[in-house]
Amino acid sequence: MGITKLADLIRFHAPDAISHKEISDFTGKVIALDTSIVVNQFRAATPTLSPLTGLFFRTLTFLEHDIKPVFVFDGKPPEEKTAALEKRAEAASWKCPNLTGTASSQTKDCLHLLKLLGVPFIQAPGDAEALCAQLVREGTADAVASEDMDTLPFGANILIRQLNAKRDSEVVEYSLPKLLEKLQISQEEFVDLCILLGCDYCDKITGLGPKKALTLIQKHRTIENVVLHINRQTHPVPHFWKYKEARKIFLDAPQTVDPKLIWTEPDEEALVGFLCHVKYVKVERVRRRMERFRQTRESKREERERDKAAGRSRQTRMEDFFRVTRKREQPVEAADSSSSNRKRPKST
DNA sequence: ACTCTATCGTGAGACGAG
DNA sequence: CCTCGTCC
DNA sequence: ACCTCACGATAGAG
Repeated sequence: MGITKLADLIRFHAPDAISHKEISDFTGKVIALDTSIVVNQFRAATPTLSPLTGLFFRTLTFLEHDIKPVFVFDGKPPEEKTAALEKRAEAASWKCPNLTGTASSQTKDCLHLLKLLGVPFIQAPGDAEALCAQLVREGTADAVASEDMDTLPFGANILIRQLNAKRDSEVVEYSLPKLLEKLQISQEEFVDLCILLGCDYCDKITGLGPKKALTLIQKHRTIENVVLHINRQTHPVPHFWKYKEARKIFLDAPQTVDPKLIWTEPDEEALVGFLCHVKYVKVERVRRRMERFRQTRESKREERERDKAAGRSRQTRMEDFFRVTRKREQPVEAADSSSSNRKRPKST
């Protein structure tokens, strides 16, 4: 389940590593997405709607913004993660978790849909989050879009959350370099911090939460040294603690197979055939959405040509202008404890 | 009395009509 | 703009 | 036929 309380820690101790943007700020960017998280969120949020439809709509919205998505699929989870998965399965009163990494029919449907949308996808050898981060590290992708914080200890410089198709939705960007700078720790020390906070790959020391863990890492730099300086009575170290294995998982990046990422035009007829005839989505919905997609694309293309003709320097100013006018008032509530005034921004 | 942590329950999307 | 019903 | 995650409230430990 990601890194426990890492989002809170950043918000409190390194707010400058967080910036608030909107979806159009990512025009032209290559963004890696953890597909299983996207799909599962759709499934959880809309039991009545197939995740395929959600994936269809959201992906088209990305493409309309000239965002280049690349979807990453989970492979076989690492050995260390099985404990966490089994625990989760038991909580859900459900028999045997999928530890094999074999693609479910759900996954195959997603692969097929993405192919028809002309969007590239990659099968990760292990955790999708790890490969997403690696794509950013090697420059193949500009950022990872995910809801959980795992990609930061995996080394992705930029993590984007709340990237969805909602109008006016606020996108939250986390900068790993800014975070490390502010906390005054290295990537290796940050990984140790995340292990202390609690990750999927090993146990944690009960009684150490975000405040204490951060202080201890800043003072002693490594888990080994931290262990030497805590009270063993009140904070017992887990038996057979696999923290070294967890550390290795975060720091040893999976090697990618130099993926040649190619985006092509969506195949509308094939999409109708698949979504409507195989999956029983209403033809009207698919057609209407594709119509809108084509129109949005066309107007964007015209806009770009106009910009080219008028010179480039003006274009950024125009975008800035629209951004300012369109942007809702977003008072940077850094140290505001009386945050009960939600819809009442005080007149400056 | 205070600060920090652990645990449990809960809610989460995107569209178009009006 | 907004609210609300529907999507499968 | 399954695979989530973060937030808020609350209770308990130090």
